[in-house]
Amino acid sequence: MLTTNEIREKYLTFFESKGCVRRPSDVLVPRWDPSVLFTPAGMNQFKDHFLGRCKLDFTRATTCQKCLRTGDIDNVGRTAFHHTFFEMLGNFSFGDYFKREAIHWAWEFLTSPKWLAIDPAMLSATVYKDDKEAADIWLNEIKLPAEKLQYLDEDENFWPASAPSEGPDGVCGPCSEIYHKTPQGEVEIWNLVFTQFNRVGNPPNNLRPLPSKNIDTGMGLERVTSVLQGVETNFHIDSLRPLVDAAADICSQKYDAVDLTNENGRRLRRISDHVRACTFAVHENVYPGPKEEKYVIRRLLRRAVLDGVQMGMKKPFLYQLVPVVAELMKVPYPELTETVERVQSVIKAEEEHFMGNIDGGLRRIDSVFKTMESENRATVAGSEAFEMYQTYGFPPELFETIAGERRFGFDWEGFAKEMERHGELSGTGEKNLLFKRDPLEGIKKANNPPEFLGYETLNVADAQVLAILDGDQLAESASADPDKTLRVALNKTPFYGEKGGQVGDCGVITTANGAKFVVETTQYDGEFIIHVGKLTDGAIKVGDAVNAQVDVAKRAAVSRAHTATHLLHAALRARLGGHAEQQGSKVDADVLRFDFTHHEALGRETLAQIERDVNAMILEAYPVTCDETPIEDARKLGAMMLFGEKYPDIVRVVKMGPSLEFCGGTHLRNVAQVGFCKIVSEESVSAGTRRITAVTGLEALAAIQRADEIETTLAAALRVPASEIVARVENLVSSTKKLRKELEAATKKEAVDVDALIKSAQDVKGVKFVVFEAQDADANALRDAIDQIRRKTENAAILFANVDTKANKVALIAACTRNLVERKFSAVEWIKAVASHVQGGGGGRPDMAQAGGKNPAGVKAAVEASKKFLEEKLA
RNA sequence: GGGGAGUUAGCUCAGUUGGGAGAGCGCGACGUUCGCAAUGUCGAGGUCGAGGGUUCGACUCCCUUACUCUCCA
Repeated sequence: MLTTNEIREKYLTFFESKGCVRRPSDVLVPRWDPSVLFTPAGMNQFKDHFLGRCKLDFTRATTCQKCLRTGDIDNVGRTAFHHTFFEMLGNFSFGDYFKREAIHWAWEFLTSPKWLAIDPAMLSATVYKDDKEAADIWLNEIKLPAEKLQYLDEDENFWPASAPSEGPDGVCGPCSEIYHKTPQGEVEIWNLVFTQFNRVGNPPNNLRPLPSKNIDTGMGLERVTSVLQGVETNFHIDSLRPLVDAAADICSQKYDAVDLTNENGRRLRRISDHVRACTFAVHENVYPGPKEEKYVIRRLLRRAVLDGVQMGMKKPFLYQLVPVVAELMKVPYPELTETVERVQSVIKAEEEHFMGNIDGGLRRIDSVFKTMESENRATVAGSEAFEMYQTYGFPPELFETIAGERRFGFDWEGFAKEMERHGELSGTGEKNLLFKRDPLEGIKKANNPPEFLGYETLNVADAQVLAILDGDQLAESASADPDKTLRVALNKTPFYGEKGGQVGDCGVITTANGAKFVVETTQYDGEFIIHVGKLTDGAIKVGDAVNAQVDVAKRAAVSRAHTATHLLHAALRARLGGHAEQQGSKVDADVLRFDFTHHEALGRETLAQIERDVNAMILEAYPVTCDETPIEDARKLGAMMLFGEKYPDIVRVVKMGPSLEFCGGTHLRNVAQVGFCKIVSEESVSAGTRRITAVTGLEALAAIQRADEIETTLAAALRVPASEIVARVENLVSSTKKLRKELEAATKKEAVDVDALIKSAQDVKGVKFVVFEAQDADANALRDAIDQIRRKTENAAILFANVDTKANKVALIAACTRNLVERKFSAVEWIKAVASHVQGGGGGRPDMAQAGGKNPAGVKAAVEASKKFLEEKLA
């Protein structure tokens, strides 16, 4: 029996023998490609090859590509062949071999005894109904019996599906699929795509032949393996079954490999799939988070955890499967084993986080059940479940289970409705960015990408204007307008476009006849360098000869920050360990921000140490060298590579002292030119990622001077030498605190003579009426006094008035003893009746109420009115 | 990019037409106990995220903002 590893290797070897270059799998998360979050298919890394957008070093290739797709996520575990994470075998032709070879070779690989040796009787194929060429090859050259060839419509056998009639415009073509017979039915194992057309508009006659035709084929490795190994689902092949069994073991389940509809079996398969996807993603430094690809990983992870929870798991468990994944995948991806520990800790943290959400949700759910009981309702409303889900992330599946335990129903239909509404409400933001037309498309096809000369020089005297963009429109020419932002492309330029975290250059572009374009920043559009800015003088037109001059001072400041970033990176890795890998960075003029992988705060001592390390390296005055090197050599030298970046075959290696990195940025000639590097802050950006902000050059000096200034001012204000500031402040804080307390106690004591007040009480219908008028007293002290009176006497109604002489306001407090409340006397009514005399309103509780007013002169009237109120009310 | 929610004691959280800032755990002291666990009493600890506004009065209502969580793309 062939193993997964053997099949993968055979495939690649076979196509190598056909002249295809074996390329490594691209990363799972291609950060270089903004149009996708994850690599969806083998052809993704060859996009530029297919579109003729890059130089072709080879015209035939073969790969085994790790892929992630979430479109069929609901089917994972339920069906035999669906995955989110899987490997795709592929062979590709860029204007080289076409249909004939593609079909012949596919057939040869499948049926030849030397390769897969599949019995031809087990195979069948499909072609697009109008693809006579492919059908002819199958029938007359391969000699496939006619009854084994099916002709399918464009919705099945065209790529993209239904492209001829529905679009989109662009390259497309028919495809041909190969099926294998299994006990469960025919299974598609290989899809051959023949991209031979360019679609322009709607039918008819909208498919124009491409001058250069391509081949893009894909064969799911897990699927073909399961067919060859004769197992009933992909999850039972040699490279996956041990993972399913390990999952069963950890979840204390017995895996049922026979009944594929068993719910826990489905859960175990789902867990296996998702943990594979998450392991690879986290390995590439994509952590679970709230946005984009990070969110997809979070969802996969939580779904798997939920499956575990529903099988009774109470603690994180998924992370324990990471070593199993690494072990099973170590032949094609040996690098996985190096990061097992980090991947585990990230996954475990997310598991704990999610379990925390569930715990929080369980508490809230109880109140939902209480509401239902009080309303005599037996079904959880869709809106209730949805609220729990979208606000607190509580999974509806779990809600249903718990409701079931209490014999409550669950309204899935209502839930789906709410979900749909939410989707409409929130999904109407910007969309279809991917299909946006590129105004530069024509320019890009007609010209080579601009030459970047900025490493060697900051001035290019003989550049030429390639294109002018006003908004989304191409312009032939432009005249001065200080308010309008234009974008200009040149055939060559010294301007560095924003890339790898480093901000774009500023500067000016001028012409001989006096035009002046002020460049505010520079960006990349594909491989094109775009100067963004404003035309302040004169006019420019396409074709003009121009002089491009970079802002020297800013470039130097940015380079200082960038070189310092490399030193910081090296220092972090030396101090904290190899895991402290760059996650992202921003390099601006003398300011740098560096995000890196680390699980805890750095602490003042460590931070100071790292700061010392960086500056020690600056003092060493290491020269900085930048070399163009073949990527393989660079890797051997141990240069740091970052995930998700697409490195060309020739890379730029920047070396300074102990630091060696791939980097396209601009640097100093010697690290000593950084001058001085000062760390300004250290913080967390998200779980597992820390951010250090630092400044260099004169900015670093300014930071120190600012701190110095504060210290000097402080010392002067406190009248102590700088060295004693801390002790002095601590002393001050504790003594003011003490004084404040003493003062509070003293004012309370003095504010009111409670006993005297009780004695002076008037008698109104048998109730003691206590009145007190105060000035600028503390409200808390007055309330305390009232409490004392109520404790010391019974049958009393109390009214305090407090005049705030500064603000010219009055505060009234009315209170009564409990027996009066029992007699239905209300302090609220009382105070409301009285407050009008001081031009205010009030309220409170029956035994105590407050009111405020703006008229201190009315206090006397208020007191009289309150006595009157008592007389009437107590009558 | 958009929707929902949150931010109150060291931690987990309560706080209902706007009217004296609370509970549990933890912490400290003193008891019961030979000691521990346990338990009792007392106590410390809060700019109620920040900034505006409405009001006599805002943790509570309105606006702005920061951060966190969460869902959808």
